[in-house]
Amino acid sequence: MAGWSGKLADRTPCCSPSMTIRTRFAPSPTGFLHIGGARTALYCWLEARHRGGEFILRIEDTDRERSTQEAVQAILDGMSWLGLDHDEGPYYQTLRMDRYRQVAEDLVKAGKAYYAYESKEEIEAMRAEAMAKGLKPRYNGYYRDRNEGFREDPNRVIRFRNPSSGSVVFDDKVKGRIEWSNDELDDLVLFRSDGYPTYNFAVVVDDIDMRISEVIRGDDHVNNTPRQINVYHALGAEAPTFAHLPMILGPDGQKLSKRHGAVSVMQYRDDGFLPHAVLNYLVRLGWSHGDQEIFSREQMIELFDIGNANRAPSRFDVEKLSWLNQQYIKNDDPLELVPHFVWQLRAAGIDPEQGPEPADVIVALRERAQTLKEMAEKARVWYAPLDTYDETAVNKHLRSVTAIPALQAVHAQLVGTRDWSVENVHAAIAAAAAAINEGMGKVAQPLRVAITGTQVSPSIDHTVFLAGRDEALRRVESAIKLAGA
RNA sequence: GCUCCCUUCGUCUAGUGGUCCAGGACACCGCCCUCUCAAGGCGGGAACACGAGUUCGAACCUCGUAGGGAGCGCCA
Repeated sequence: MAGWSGKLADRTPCCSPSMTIRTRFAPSPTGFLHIGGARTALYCWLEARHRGGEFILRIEDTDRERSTQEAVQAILDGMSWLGLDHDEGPYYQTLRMDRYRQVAEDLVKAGKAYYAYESKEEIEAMRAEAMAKGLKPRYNGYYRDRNEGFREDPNRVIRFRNPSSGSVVFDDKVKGRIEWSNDELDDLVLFRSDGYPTYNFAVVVDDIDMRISEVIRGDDHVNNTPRQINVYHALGAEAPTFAHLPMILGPDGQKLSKRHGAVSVMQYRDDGFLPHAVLNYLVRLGWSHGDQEIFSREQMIELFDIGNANRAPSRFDVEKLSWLNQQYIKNDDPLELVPHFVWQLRAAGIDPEQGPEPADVIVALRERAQTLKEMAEKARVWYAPLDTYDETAVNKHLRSVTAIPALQAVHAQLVGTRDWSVENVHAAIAAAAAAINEGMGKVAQPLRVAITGTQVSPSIDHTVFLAGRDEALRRVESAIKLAGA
């Protein structure tokens, strides 16, 4: 066994089979669901689903200053867009105030916590003094052994009586074994003077009450973990297992922020990304399964193992997300993409009723767009009248000597094409090329300009097909006039 | 200042002492295919932070150094 890392050692099954795995995602509603939070939620969800457990959603809204109802809704929306369904909750901490008070007071009665009466200014002075001496800024324990009992006082808080010796050890599922000496820890406030519990206290009470067996969260919490474990023990509870995920950084290696553009998951929907592409990207950011890049939801659930998660922070790369998104656009059943695509068309101010079947457009464009937003933009040409022509395109392809005969030949063939299908349109164009003794290129480019006004579009048969027979004929006629002008 | 965490191609990562002069993917470059643009195929450049040590042998183990991050709140 010697030489085993903690990371490896804790892969051994720890729990009796009867124990259900319960994970939770516990955001504080101070903003939208961002990319980092979404990955944490995904990993919690995956761990629960993979191990046949339950996934609980809890809203940590004890910060009355910063919590908002809109943020709660934004988080719920983000979760549901990603399809991360929860089995219980959402629970709200603000609805559990009596419970926290009760537990804190019980702790005082049991001698495991105590009342303290320093003002915030005094605490600050204390910290400054310690800093000046080159020590850690911390509470000096003035009331720790004074047994002052309850009294009305605006400064009254309840502090935890942290063990003064020994150390706390835990096997983090991603970081490995972490050991913390108790004398690094001071007596944290459990209950504030304003009657609200502190975060470190509320999480522990909640996680015990909600029977959370596995805490998965950002690694900005590793420092809190030892003191939380002490609170678990004081409460006579066994600590759950912990898994601390490294943060997701911006492309520049800096903390993700508004500066980096899209940080809300809903922004990715607006930008034309598919929820499962985002999920796929996120699951691979900090975790992998050999060389596999594409994971369906089912595969993620089947293969995910929190113990394989990386320890180091990673950077967010839109390029790779875009590539993944296109993989899904390309390979998904077009019919499944239709609702997402139609949503994008409407967002772009395009009426899906005024043009071809969305599924047909998807088939034509799916290899040419990395996002559905891009696809909607490219599709506009079939849903709105053609009124502008790219000048370069006209000069290059409509003013050539073969342009007019080519377009006339195509027109003749198209007139004769009653059964409008991609295949028949293709045959018509090929026949037109043959009729004037030219290659496809000499016909396709002028025709492309005629239909789209530009020199870039999907393959020419799809391009013409999507315009519809009547509109295609009209556009060819206009182009012939334009070419002769 | 103190404590804890982290470090393989530009990026995401594989790698658990020999199978690694380090593999895959994104991005980039080149060629092929071709009605444009894509998509696809083939190929290319590109990394073990540094230094010691352990060992017959180290990307992998140990120790240091450097760099980055987090925390040290009556915020979460």
